Amino acid sequence: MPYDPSAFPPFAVTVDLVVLTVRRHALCALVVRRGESPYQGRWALPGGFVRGDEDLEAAAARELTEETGLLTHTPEGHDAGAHLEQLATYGDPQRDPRMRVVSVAHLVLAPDLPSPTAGGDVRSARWAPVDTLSCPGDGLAWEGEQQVPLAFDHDRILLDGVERARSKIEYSSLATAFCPPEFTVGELRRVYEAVWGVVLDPRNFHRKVTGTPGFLVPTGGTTTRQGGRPAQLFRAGGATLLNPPMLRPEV
Amino acid sequence: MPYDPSAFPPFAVTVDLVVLTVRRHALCALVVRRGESPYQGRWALPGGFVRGDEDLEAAAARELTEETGLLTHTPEGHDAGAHLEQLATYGDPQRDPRMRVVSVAHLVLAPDLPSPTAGGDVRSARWAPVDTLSCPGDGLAWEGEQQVPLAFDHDRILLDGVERARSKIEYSSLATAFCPPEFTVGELRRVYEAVWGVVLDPRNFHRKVTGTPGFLVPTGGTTTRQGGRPAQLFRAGGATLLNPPMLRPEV
DNA sequence: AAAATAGTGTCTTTGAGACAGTATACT
DNA sequence: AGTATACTGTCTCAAAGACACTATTTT
Repeated sequence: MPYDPSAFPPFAVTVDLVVLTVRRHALCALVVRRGESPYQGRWALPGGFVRGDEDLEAAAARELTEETGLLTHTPEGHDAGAHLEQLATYGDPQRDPRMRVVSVAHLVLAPDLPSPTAGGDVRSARWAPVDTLSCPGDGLAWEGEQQVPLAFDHDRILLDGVERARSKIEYSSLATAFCPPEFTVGELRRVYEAVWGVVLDPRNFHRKVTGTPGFLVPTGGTTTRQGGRPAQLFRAGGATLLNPPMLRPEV
Repeated sequence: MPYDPSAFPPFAVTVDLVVLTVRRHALCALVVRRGESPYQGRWALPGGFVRGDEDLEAAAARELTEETGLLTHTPEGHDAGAHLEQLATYGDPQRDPRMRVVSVAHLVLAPDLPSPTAGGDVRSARWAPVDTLSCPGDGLAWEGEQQVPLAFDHDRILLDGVERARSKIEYSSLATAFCPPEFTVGELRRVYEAVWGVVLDPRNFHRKVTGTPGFLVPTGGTTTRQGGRPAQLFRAGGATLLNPPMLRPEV
């Protein structure tokens, strides 16, 4: 039972971020171009080392702000900002050729922002539709006309993050994290359609989502930014768990 | 952007295990008594350091075998053995007073075994009903007549593991991981009742569970080990995701 | 007027939950 | 016989999905 704190192997601990948003009816992830070896010039998930006195979630929030300018709200805080939660930890001994690196991946859900990569170089960071970044199973990313895999094991991390987001909007109100503070039922429906890659019946969706207690709170305002008849504006209600859940259509 | 692998703070990486089983109609967790400082003499979750060339899941499986003699099957392997999956990672800078330790917690679901702590000292490892280990919120464990908290942040990890198990048996066939290779519908129902802490209608449960495609496969045999009319024996079917899910009764 | 989006109502089917009743063992 | 467990059937209610219809805007 070698629980001796002075005789431990040397590890580096990083955080990697799966930052998702919905742009032009497509689920997109933030990727940055690597400037250094290994995987120089390849696209990768944003991330970096955890500092010696820093909590894991704080490190993730710091990296997010550094790379996107986005602020986060923890599960309790209800300020404007992105949703941040821990995703999973990846620690294959060979995942970084330089040394043993354990990466604690985090998932960020953000609304579509005017300046998505504020503070960053346009050519070194971009939103990429997730279905162009990885075809399930082969882990390749489109680069011009040819597919290049993401750096490290980031294709796997991205896939896990996307699947987490897809399943979590079923039974939680997290889909509102993809929306601006005030949004319409139609905008929320387009979030579900983009994340799940399906088409939903607008009428049943409307009835379902407005009938789920605590999900949506009307603000009183209306908007015609989508064209057509003016739509009522809502903001996210207090409920975090949806009961009954939104059901993802089969097959 | 200090992504310099030679200038990283020193971390130790451990795995901690939330090992759950159902014994005498109660959900129980494996706890071991600490022999060393800090928290000497207190109950803690089993775990240990990840080796320099070892994958996280391999480290968790190794610790499990060392402390319980249990073998695991990964999601793919269908051998007899316990279910193992990653739970979450805990990295508060103050969680271990000796040094910076990041712990990757894993969840293990095991059937009730004849020798639950084989290979270990009886006084240094035991199955404890989870509701005696922690009352939600205060993180205390019963020790004789007084409650003593688990070591480190293990009360939080245990709570997260229990909640994961409770929610996961809703929409997956994972409840069968608590059962022996062949089991009856009644035994499976008692697993749900113990994990959720509720009473389920035996008739509706039977209809539901036998009607869910891929959940249960009849083996042809019967048993009377529960008394009463002989019950048909089943083993776990190929389905991992249940559709429709088992619904946990409200409130 | 035509097209687009928003919102309501109605019907059918599925499934959850309550519960009556039968079957087969052990004591 | 009495009791315990296993299993089947029936009824009711809630909700999902399909879809007809109305409302209010822009072009």
